Formats: sequence, C-alpha cells, structure tokens
Amino acid sequence: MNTPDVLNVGHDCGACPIRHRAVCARCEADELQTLEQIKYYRSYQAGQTVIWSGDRMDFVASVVTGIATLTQTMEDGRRQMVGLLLPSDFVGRPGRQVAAYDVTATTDLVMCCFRKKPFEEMMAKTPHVAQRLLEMTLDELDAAREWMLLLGRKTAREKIASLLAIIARRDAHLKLKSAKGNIVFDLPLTREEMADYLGLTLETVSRQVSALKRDGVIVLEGKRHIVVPDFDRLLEETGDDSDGGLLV
Amino acid sequence: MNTPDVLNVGHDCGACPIRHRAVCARCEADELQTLEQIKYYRSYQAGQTVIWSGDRMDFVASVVTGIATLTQTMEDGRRQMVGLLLPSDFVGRPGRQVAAYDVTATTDLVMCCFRKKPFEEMMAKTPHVAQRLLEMTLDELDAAREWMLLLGRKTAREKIASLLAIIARRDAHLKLKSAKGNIVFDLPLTREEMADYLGLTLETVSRQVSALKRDGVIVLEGKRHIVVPDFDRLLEETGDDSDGGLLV
DNA sequence: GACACGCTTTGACCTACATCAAACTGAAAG
DNA sequence: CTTTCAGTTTGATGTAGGTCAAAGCGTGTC
Repeated sequence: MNTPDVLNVGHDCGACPIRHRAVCARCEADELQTLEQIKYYRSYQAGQTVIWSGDRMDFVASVVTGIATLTQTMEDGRRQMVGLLLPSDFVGRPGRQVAAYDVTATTDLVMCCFRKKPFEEMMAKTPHVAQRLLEMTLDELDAAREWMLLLGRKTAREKIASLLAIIARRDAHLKLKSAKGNIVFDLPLTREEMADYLGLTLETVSRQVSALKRDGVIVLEGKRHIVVPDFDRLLEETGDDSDGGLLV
Repeated sequence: MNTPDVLNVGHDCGACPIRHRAVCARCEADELQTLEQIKYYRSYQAGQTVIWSGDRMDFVASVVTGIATLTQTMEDGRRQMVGLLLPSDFVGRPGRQVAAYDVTATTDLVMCCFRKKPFEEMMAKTPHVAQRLLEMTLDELDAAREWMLLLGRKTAREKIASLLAIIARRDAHLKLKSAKGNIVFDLPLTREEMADYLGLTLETVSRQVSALKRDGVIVLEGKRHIVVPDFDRLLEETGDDSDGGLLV
C-alpha cells in the first residue's frame, strides 16, 4: 500500500498533479517514516459521533474515506455546521487538549490518526510538516470566509446552489474528472445536515432543492443522486463572481 | 523602541504574560534580526483602502495601531465582513500572490510590513516563525467558526450582544485590565460596518443597539462610547454557552 | 402483506428582519 | 451663525424564510 493518507499530512510534492492524494517519489523522507510509525486507523459507522465538543482529544487525524462534519450547538439546540471534512482533510489542532466542536461521521468513515504527543514532537523537528499544515489551515480559513459570505448575505436559493457547487467541485476533483458536460454525484448529506450547513431549516432546503429541480438547474434521481447538466448555469445561481475564485 | 510589532509575528515566548504584546528576553534570536531588517511601516487614514481584492500583494503585515477590516463583496453590492483586524493581528498569506479580500482601514492605521519574498525565505529557514503563524491561523480559524455560528443561527439581538462582547474582551485584554465592574470602550465601527460584520442591515443594528440600551444591558454615551455595567448580563444576551469558550 | 421508522415533501400561516422613507444629530466648512 | 453632510434613529410596510402540521415514500422487519 502506498499510504496516501500519510502523504496528505506530511508532504507537499510539487511533482504530484493532485497534491493531497497522489503517491510521490520522495516518500522516503524522514518525517514520513516517523508518521508511518505513529499512525493508526479508526473506523466509524454513519451517524456515529467521533468526538464531542469538550472531550479530551489525544490525537490528530486525516480523513481517508467517508465524510465527517464539525458542528457547534447552542444550549437551546440550534446547530451550525462549521466544517465539512472530505477525504484528505485534516482534523484536530496541535497544541489543544480539548475538542472545540462535535465531530460526527455522516457516512461510514475511516480516519488515519496520529497520537498528539509524538505528532507534535515530530512537528517541532520537521519544518516540512508545520509548513504543510499552515498551508492547509490557510485554505480552510479561506473556505470558512467564503462560508461566512454565504451565511451572512446569500438567499436560500443561492445557498443551496453554492453547496451543490462546492460538493460537485470537490467530488469531481477527487475523481480526477474534468468539469465538462454532465456532472454527476451523490449528495452525502441529509436535508437536515444541509440545513445545518447553510443556516436554514430543512423545510426551506427541501423547497429550494425542488425549485432548482423545477427550473432545470439540477436533475434529481432519487433523493440523493444529482445530475448537473450545465455547471455554469449552477454557478450563476450561486451569486458568486463569475471568475470563480481562482486565487493562487 | 522595543519593536513589539516584530515580536508579534516572529516569536512565541512562554515567559511573557500577554503573548502577542510583551517585550521578551529572547529578542536577540536570529529570526528577529532578520525580520528587523526587512520590516517597514505603512500608515493609512481612516476609510482608506489598503488593498483591493484581486490586487497583487507583495507583502505581509501585522497591525500595530488602529483597526482594519477584511470584506468580501458580491457583484450586486452585498457586503460581508470576514475579518476584523485589531492591533497584533496578521494580514496576508505567505504563498499567495493576490489578495482575496478588500482590506480597509476603519480608523487611522499603522501596519508593520514585511516584503513577501524575504519573509518567505526567512520562514523556510526558521521553524519558529512557521509554527507561530500556524498557531495564529488556527486561532483565526476558530474565530471564523464562532462567527459562522453567529451568522447562521443567532438572532439580531444575540448578534449585537456577541459583537459587543468580542470587542469588549479584545479591548480589555489589550489594555490589560481585568473584567470586573464597568467595562468601558469605544466602538470602532459604524452601524453600517457592524451590519456588514453581522449579516444585518444598519437599520436593524441601530434598532437592536437601542433595545439593549433601553433594557439596561449597555449604556451609550454619545454614539460610540459604550459602558457595560454587567459583563455577565451582556454574555447572557449572546446566546453562547455560559462556560465562555475557555478552550486551551 | 402490513407495519414502523427515518427521511422528505408540501401546505398554511406567522414573524423577524429587510426595505423604503423621513427626520434627527453633531461636527466640519464657509 | 448657517449650511452641509455623514452617520444615526425611527416609523410604516413588505417578504423571505421560519414554524407547525400533515401527508408521502422507501426500506427494513415481523
């Protein structure tokens, strides 16, 4: 096995077309050996909670397969998703003892974990890892800020379109397919989870998904399987700038 | 001068009570010398735009005095603030050529800048800096996620109370005062800027500020000067958990 | 086959906040 | 002292999305 999960975290290889996933010629570097020694796997079933906010968290991890969410809950039960973790995403914060969010598996989930202590020691020694982690965290921060624009200023319809576009893009990217023609993917979230992502109610999500379907922006096969016949059309519905955020 | 601005970025000294601000015994470390050589200052007047989204950005910087905001704007003019930069906060992303957000001075502003190229070279050499930057970015990510909960799920009144609490805390912290008794501070934002922060309109902000004043949660002296007679009371109005997010 | 259970859709109604509009306030400019 | 202007407040009205309620749908179970 080529341990792509380990590469996600430890290594940034310019030669790899898809940085977080590909196998890389420099796999023998020291930090990878170290990571290899301290890693272990955990599996969770769909719906299982990985960690509760406030729990002691003695590991960091990266998602290998499946989807997990980070959510915050208010005392009265209002919930807001604050992170959507797809394969190759990183969970956990070096330097923090206690989880700040609920982490939940929304599909069956496999994570590649590293015990926090040795991971931090390794980080202190190998600048590679800290730099890669910084880069990944900055990407997450950008995503969070786009998400803030969505939550604060977009209409319900724009929110739905944006979420579909995000998932479609991630999905297509992970499958290495180009974005020409039909884009097909399975929604990994229930209406309620979509609502928690978007700051809406599930009823509003349902209505707006139906509306996009009625207007021919998407085609629904069953409840979960989605076909996007014209990706540009979907992007128009998001309210985002047309130049599509190609910042480097 | 003890160059506290430089310390913000380059150094994490456990001995300093207030980490980002204090002067530190290890100031002679190499990276500080390097930073010292490549730094320069820029001043902006209140209202001036520091960088437009999409502009080439050849420096990174930290705020020395004053307040700046990061905002995103949609084609039709809807605006959402996505970052509020107070003294000691960091702007700019190593590795990115182009600004992703509008950066605006909301008060007179002094920034301590570092040209990007030498800063990045220095980062590659001194792990200290990358690690400090990672830590700061993770803090920002947490702040962004709390902000997402605010935007997605809080009522207008809770949003206002939360913003006041955030500013009060930052302000008190920067002044090294304890949080007992009256907390007094000047609002650094106009109603419109508050609205852009909170995903509201300025009219709603005005109404809710008046309501909090009517209910005795805050005392307004003029339009900007605010007295919080009972900080716990204000916190109750935020809708947040009472244990106040003391995550380490 | 019928039942139960989780998820989704649809409808009727309601309300928090947006929108539009006008008046107020205070500081700066002449 | 008057004018101007940016920022703010306040009021009247509109509406997107929330709330409550009921019905539909697919899958697994007895």
